[in-house]
Amino acid sequence: MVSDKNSVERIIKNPNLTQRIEPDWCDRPSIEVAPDLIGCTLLRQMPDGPLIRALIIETEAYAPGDPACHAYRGKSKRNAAMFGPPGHSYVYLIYGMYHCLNVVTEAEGIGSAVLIRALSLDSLPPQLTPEQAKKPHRVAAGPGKLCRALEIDRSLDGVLYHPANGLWLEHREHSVSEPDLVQTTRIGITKAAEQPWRWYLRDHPAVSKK
DNA sequence: ACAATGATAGTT
DNA sequence: ACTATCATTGTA
Repeated sequence: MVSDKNSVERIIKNPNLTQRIEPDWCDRPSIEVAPDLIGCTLLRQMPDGPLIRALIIETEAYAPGDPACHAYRGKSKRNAAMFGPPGHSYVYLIYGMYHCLNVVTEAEGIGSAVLIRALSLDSLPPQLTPEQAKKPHRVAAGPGKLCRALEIDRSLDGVLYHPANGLWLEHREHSVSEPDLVQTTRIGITKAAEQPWRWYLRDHPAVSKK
C-alpha cells in the first residue's frame, strides 16, 4: 500500500527502479491523468543542491469546457502553458503570495491540466521555519505550501518535466489499491464545484483537507 | 471570520 | 483607470 510508511522507505531506497513519465503519457484527458498521478513521484532538484523525492498524494483535474479551469476563457499570458504540449508544467501565482503547480494534459492547443495539491516528501528542504519543522508531514500539504517547499515559482512555468529542468515525474512503483483512492469534489472553487475531479490517498497525513 | 498580497479579467 | 476576483494559507 502506497500510504504505508514502509512502502515509502522502500521507494526511497530503490531509486533505480523508477521510470520517468514522458509527454505521451499526459496526452489524454486531465480527468484520467489526475487519478493516475496519485502514487507517482515528483522529483525536484533544488537550486541550492539537494534532490527531493515526493510522492503525489492529492490532485485535481481541470478540463476544457470546465468553468473552473483557467483555460476556460481562452489563452492568455498567464495560462499559455496550459495550451502548450502535454508533459509540461503550468505554474501560476494565486492570492498574490502562493504559487500552484500543474501537469499539462492533452495535445497542444487544448487547455487542460492537473493541479498537484499535496506531496509526501522523502526529505525536508533546508531552511525550514520553526512552524514547518514542527509538523514535517504537513510541509507540502496544500498546493501553495508544496511550491514554497520545493522553491517552485513562475520561472518554472511551461517547462518540460525533465531532469534537465530540475523538475520531473516518475511512474508508480506500487499500485494504488482502489479503496485507497478517494474521488471527491475540488477545493476553493465556486464554478463547477459539484464536479468530482479531486483525488487523494485515503487517510494520508499530507492530504490538504478532508 | 478575515487579512495578507499581486496579477488578472471584466467593466467604466 | 477602477474594481472584483482569485485552483491559498495562517491566525483569531
